[in-house]
Amino acid sequence: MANIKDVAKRAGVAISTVSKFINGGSVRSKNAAAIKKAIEELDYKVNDVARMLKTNIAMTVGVLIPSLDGLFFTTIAALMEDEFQKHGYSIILCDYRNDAGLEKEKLDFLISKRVDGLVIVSHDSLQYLDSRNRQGIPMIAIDRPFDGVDSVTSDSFKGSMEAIETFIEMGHNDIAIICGPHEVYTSKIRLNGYIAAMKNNNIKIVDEYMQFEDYTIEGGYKAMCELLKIKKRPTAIFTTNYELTLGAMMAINEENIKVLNDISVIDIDDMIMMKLITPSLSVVAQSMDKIGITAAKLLIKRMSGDFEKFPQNRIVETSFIKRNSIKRIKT
Amino acid sequence: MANIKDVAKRAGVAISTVSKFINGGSVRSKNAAAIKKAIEELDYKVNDVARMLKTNIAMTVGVLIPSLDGLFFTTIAALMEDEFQKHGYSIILCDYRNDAGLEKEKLDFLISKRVDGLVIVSHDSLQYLDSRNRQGIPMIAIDRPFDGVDSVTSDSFKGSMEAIETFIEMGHNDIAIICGPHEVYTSKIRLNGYIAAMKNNNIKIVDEYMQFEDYTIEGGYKAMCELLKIKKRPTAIFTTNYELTLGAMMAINEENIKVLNDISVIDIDDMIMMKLITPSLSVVAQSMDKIGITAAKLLIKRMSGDFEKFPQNRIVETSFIKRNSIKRIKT
DNA sequence: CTGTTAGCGCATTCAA
DNA sequence: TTGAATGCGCTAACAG
Repeated sequence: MANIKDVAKRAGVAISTVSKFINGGSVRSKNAAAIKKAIEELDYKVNDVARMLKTNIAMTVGVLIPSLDGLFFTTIAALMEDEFQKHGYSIILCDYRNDAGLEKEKLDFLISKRVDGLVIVSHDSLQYLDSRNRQGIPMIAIDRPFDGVDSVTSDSFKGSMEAIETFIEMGHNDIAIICGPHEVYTSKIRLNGYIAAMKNNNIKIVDEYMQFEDYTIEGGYKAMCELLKIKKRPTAIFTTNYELTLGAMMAINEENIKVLNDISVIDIDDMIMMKLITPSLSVVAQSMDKIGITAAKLLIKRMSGDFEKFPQNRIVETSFIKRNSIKRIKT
Repeated sequence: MANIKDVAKRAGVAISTVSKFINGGSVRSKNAAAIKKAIEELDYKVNDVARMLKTNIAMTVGVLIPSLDGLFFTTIAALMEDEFQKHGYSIILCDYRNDAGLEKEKLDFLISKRVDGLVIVSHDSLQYLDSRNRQGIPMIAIDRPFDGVDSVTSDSFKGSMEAIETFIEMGHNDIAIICGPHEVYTSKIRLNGYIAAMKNNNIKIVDEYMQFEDYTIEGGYKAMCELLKIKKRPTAIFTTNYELTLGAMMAINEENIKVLNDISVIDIDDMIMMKLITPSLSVVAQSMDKIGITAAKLLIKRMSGDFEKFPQNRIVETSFIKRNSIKRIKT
């Protein structure tokens, strides 16, 4: 492959002139034309590796998410990528398959690639990074806040309360929740929202009504199967993630029961399917756009050296969207 | 951050000795100990960028898939990653959101990262790469074969035929197929398998029984809704991808009809959900392991300079797994 | 086995 | 504005 030297020779100028041309400096128009021509003829591409070695800037950010199975994170990753791209940054996307060991490995991989910034949805790698003195790489936590690190999270505690209170207003008392794994932050906070709303309304909390599964379709299916086995079936279900909801819907539909008529449902995360199915699902919508773009912008700021008000913990409001999956019942 | 020079100084040896030590050369044990100590004390990490500039080897392969939404490809990507890792390679995963323009961009990004090899699930970037003279980067096509490029694909033509013939043996004549987009290779080939089986058995092919949608949950849902509207409803459905199947199941379940009793179903791709739901689904299983590992191994071979029998087009057999979603009907 | 040295391709000083 | 020269951190001769 042609290098800058070849271009310089062909254009009859010095290497430094070509370099300046490439990087937008001012060059005599005659030289500019010659360089442009040479670049085209040689199909010259800047060698980013060499440039990176020299400048120590990769124009790349690493994005680390728990798993590629979760639509919420992959969607946010895609949104962030758009935003980064506008500012000239590319992203390297990694997942760690919900495995803490792998998480650290991937983090080291990203660091070894000398990324300029890091976006992380972490179980515990933030502490790991911290212990490694954070390598001076700006980073931002998504979905789960951490001490001493910029973060962008949803107010899903409030969102969950809102969902449960909607059920209660509609006359429901037997309200179940399908949560993610016990140890995950969002799982805990959503459960807390549920508990708070129940307590505020003096409704007894039933252990069997709280199910914990992985944030997967299978998890939602299993959890709902459990709930349907209970003698006193819940009349309302709060499913706290897209995949859990899909699985739960499949389990419901297999029984001779119907959403709305027999059971009311509210889901967290407003994906296309939620509007498409019958009845359309009421949701606590997390603003994936806002989360992604807020995080990207803040990280870009940090990467440019601006550490004003560090660390920031941005909280994005959720919004309740009422559709056709909640039935008023008699009390 | 410390560099190799710092380590050499601290260990009291030459840079080249440190380099040799790092790269597994033989070094006087006393020096080895000193170097090791210095590396630890300085928390020295090799600068991969510099190494890459020098050696022109990134020990990284780029993996480009259509979308992060598709479980089939993300699963294969994960499997390949395991295999690559065993050989010291890391992967950079990119998706192009089913957008041809983005596909080329991402490809250029991967190339600009100077990856050593490329795994591609492509609409048309292979031609693009070809037109750019393939930059000399070894690459392998997954899922969709291409001229002049190594590839690993499933024999889903045969798999589809097998599925349809199973339906026919069970007495079905009104068999529908839910395909992916018209232009996608796998979509075409699976449709061809369907058509071949129908023709072989002298069954008339009904246009309305062939639905084409994106390979998404929404697509499957829509397609199935269409099929259920037909006056003469099909008695059997062949859904040709995991997401299409999920969406179709949701649509079925919303109606007052039941898989097995009212409608028989066979799906392509054997994911966990297929066994979990009731009734469990019969599937044409693509061996994701075999595809991923075969592709990874072949690419590793190419990256090591071995171009024996180039190009190879490996075809992986599918296997039919009969479960409880097919009912024998009277003819 | 060890040390000296020359680049890998580029950006950037500093003179001109 | 331009060009010659330096060095980013590392590997790989080569000579000792």
